[in-house]
Amino acid sequence: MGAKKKDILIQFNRDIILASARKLFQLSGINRTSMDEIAREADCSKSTIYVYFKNKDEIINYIVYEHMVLLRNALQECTPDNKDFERSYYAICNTLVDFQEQYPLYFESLLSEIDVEQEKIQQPGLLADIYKVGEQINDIIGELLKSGIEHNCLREDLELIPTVFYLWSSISGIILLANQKQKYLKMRVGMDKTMFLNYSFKTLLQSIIK
Amino acid sequence: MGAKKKDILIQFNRDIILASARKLFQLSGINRTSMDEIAREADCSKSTIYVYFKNKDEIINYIVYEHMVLLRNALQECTPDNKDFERSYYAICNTLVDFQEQYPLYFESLLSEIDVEQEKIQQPGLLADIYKVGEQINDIIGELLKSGIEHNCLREDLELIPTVFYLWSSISGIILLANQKQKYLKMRVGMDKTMFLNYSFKTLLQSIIK
Amino acid sequence: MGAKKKDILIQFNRDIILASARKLFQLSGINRTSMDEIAREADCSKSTIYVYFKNKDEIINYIVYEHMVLLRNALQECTPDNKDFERSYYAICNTLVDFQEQYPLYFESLLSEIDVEQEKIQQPGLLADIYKVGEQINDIIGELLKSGIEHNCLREDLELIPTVFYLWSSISGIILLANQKQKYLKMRVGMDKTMFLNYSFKTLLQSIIK
Amino acid sequence: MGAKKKDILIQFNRDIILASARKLFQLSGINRTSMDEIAREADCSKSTIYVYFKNKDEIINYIVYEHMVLLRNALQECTPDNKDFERSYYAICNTLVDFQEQYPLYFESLLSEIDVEQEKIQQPGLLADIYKVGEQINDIIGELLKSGIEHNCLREDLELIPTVFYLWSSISGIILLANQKQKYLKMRVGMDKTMFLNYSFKTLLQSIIK
DNA sequence: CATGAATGAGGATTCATTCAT
DNA sequence: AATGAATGAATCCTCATTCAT
Repeated sequence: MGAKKKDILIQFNRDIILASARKLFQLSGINRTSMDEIAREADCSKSTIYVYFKNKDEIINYIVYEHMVLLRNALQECTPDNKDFERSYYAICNTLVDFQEQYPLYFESLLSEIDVEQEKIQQPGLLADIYKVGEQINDIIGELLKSGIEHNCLREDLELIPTVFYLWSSISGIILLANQKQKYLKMRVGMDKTMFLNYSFKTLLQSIIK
Repeated sequence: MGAKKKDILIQFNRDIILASARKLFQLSGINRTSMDEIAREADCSKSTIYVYFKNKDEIINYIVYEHMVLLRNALQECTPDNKDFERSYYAICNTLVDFQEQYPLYFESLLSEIDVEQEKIQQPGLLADIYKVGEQINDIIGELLKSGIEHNCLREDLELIPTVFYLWSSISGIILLANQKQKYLKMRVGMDKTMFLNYSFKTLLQSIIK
Repeated sequence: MGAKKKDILIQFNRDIILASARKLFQLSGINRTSMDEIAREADCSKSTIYVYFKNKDEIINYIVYEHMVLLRNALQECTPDNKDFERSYYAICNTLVDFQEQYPLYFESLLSEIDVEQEKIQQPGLLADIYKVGEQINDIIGELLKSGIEHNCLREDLELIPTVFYLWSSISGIILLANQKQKYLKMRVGMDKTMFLNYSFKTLLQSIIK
Repeated sequence: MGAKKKDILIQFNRDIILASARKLFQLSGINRTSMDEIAREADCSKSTIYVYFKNKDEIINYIVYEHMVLLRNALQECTPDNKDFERSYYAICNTLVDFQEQYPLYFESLLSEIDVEQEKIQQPGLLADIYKVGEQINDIIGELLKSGIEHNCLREDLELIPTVFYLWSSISGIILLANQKQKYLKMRVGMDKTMFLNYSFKTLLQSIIK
């Protein structure tokens, strides 16, 4: 392994480290993953990590960034032409559900993505990039809504940006809970996760369409 | 009699420790509060804490429980007779907003309250108690919906329990985001937190009323 | 050792830790002594040290304090009655020489004792104590000079406090160099350390006496 | 010719590295300057530094050497003809004061310049060079004293070399303390640094002149 | 000559928990 | 019941130095 790595992957070490971190974060959570563990998994010395990354935060931010890009790309494909509003709406919902299932960790980080200080966002860097992708995600939903309004399928008293956040927060909340109460729902009303999600997304849709 | 006195004393000490923990958790967060600090604040030895509580988790759970009771009681007062559906709905929303503002820590714990394993819930204990209060909170919303249906002000295709969770998760998601994006919303659309919340709660309501 | 320690010395652990630190500091210098080494020497866990001391600085400060007290006490005995100025002067010089030989580390710390921030000095604590002992040492020399002036053996244009610092700094400088250039002096002018010191102290005295 | 060109290039690179180290040492202290930082500042790889210097110590020694040369040159100008003893004495004092203010780092290294082992001094190398410059500095003071004796302005019982060290150590001690106790002196006796220095140098002079 | 890559050996501090008394 | 004492296991991070190419 060590030899193989040296010969073939010399320049991909950054990727190896990232892959290790990604794997361990997914496995045991970000905080419970130590730099020692990442080093062990990446089959390199702890100090080597510090050659490639300034500190743990840089690794975390990078991986968060990656996942946001993933999500953004997936969301972009949901609204190919913004023609069929409902179809696009459900596509977005399902994309978020899939994302939550694949990357529960980063789904949560999406929700707790706190209001970063302006200064940090304005300096170029990972944080600024993360912020930008966040904006792009908002824009995707915003564009969809705009076209929905133009096509006259949405209630007329809607305000664009607030509605973006309204939808985003409701959908996220619904997905989060669907996951947590999975067993409970099954037991109590014989509904599986997907059924609950569909029911909720449909109901939520009622609040904005004519 | 001697025994009774003893029990009172025990409860007294427990309360002091809990009060200390509560105060410090609120002040600096649960993780950043050490057992040392709790002991210092409670003016007792660290080991004494372990006489009254099995470990830190038990303290945390207890305080989470307390806050859930607080929230349940506040929610109970929102639906005195379940007559005016809308009034009760907004009362519940505002109660949750207030709760989030007063106890942001426990509001989040409400959301991340994971699907505890069945076994733990069924054995009597803190976890079972927490679960029960959770149920009671669900019931409050459930009762409100039920009466809303009876009074014929809700859409007829609604299913009771899924709707409880649908509302709960959407409202929570909205409150969470309102808090995080406060500055952003102000900057971008000149909307303050309260305005956004009102807008969202009103929109959400549209999804269930006739 | 472990058993013996537990049985007999339970409450003297602080002292054991201090003794270990003292020994290692003397041996390899303060910075080059790690908490690990102190723990090993004290035959206790590293964490145990943190039970008794807030951090490494507290240990350092404490030991510095101890040595300053030692020096102050030794200096106090140099000027029993302040009657014989010259005798007292030489006694002080020699005391400093002895101190430097016994505790070279703390002799240097005496010289580099930087202008601590006022705030830290005014709050009670180790730093304030260290400062106070420093003042007492100054006072000892000050009293000696005052009596020297009263007994009319000193030049009349001397100013008290500046002269205290003038003497202190010159004597310290002389002792420091005497130590460093020991071999050189011997080789170059066949003078041993003591001879050089006596010569210098005598010469220095000429600058203040009539 | 090719060789000569090579030599020039080598020296050029050395100089760049030294300049970077010099700058950073001055800025943040020797210990707090890492090889990484020097490399970054010199715009070369860390390993390149090791091509030109054996290790960090060699860089440090070289820069110390440079500063000693600087000081030696400055001191040489203080005693152009050794005619006016007092004028030269004060010039030397002031040069040292200036040096301390400009290069506090190397002023301290002057004082702690420990008795290097004979062996190291005798092998040609940086350490030997440093030693030699130290000698030259001594000689400057020595020459001044010699001429002072010849001009009959110094006490007759003075011994040359011991007096060189006596003066050097006293003056250094005075400057060091003047710097550390600056605030204290101002507060306690309303004396600023310069006043204290002048007072002390004047007093010290009394110990050697007739 | 120049360097990219890698690292071993620290280093200070934190904290929940145990246990004998 | 109460506690003083002790600690093991982490945790993030630093840095001078080596070596194959």
